[in-house]
Amino acid sequence: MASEAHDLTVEAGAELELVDIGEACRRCGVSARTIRYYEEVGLLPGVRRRSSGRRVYGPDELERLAFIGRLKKLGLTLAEIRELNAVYAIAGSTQDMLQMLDALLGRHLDDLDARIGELSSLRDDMNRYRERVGQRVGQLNGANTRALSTESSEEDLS
Amino acid sequence: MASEAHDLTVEAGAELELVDIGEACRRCGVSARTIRYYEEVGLLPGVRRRSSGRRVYGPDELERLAFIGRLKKLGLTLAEIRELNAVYAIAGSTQDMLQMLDALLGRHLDDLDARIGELSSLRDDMNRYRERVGQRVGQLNGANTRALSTESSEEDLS
DNA sequence: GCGACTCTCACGATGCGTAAAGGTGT
DNA sequence: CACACCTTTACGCATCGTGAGAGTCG
Repeated sequence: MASEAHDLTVEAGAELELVDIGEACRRCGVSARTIRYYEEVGLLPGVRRRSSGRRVYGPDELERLAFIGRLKKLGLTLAEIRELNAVYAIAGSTQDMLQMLDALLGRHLDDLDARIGELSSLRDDMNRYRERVGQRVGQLNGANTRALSTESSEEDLS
Repeated sequence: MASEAHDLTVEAGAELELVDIGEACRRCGVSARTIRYYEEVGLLPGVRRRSSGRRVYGPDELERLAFIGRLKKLGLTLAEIRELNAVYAIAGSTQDMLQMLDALLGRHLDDLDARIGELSSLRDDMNRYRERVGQRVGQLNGANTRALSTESSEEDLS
């Protein structure tokens, strides 16, 4: 249970913890399909296999998966994460990547602020709209039911 | 320029302003492809045509398009918008429908509150993460390049 | 050899973009 | 006739979900 390294097609030189895709899922909080997808699109390169063809993940891959997963949870697209990986790989310089990550996060913060503001105003709009609807329900008169959509179309809800 | 209603295959009874898909785009801020897509998936039903087959949009459709466009910009999925639209479209019933709309808006208000909360906490996560990144950039030391992903993966940000 | 796990296709959903090839309006 | 605008058809992108059918591990 603690050593499956004996079956490895590619020996890494150090028999550190090696898990299969199922364990990787549980540890990194991403689905197996997602993990395979990340590999497929080049976000998780160099995944080793057992002789049977099954994928094997070591600390490096697990760590990278967790990193990707976190950035994704924070709203970064895979394209952006890929960019970071590229800088990370090419420049080899951590500083460049950190500055890039910093800039990326900054942009996302601005986006979030704007979004929160817009959602709040939408909520206010909805509240006002609902108040009018409530009045209408109170009044109750079958006539001119379309007034709802008509009136809402004026300018108020938008 | 003010009356193209003469060519309408379906006369609505009132020759209100009727525009083609291009004008609809400009007025509602959505692409023609998007407008057709909305019709295709049932978000914008009952679009009339000219004898040539070209789509014609009146005030009602334009209004709905703008409404949909706005909600979409705010991050609502088309499925969510469809829910609202269903009620918005019925507009032929009475008290029941108004109460339904009321309930629907209530649910969406809750959704929005939750969404705002999530976005806010997400922003906080980003801020904290960025602060640590900033410190790292300040320190700067070529050694142990992998420190970023390693350390950040510990437990702190997630 | 049972059951859990994994593999590789491969199609589906979402929300459109973007040509391609051709009719319409003026 | 030109030229902008409209039509349908249909494939492409991102991000996986969800089986199908078959092999593998314990």
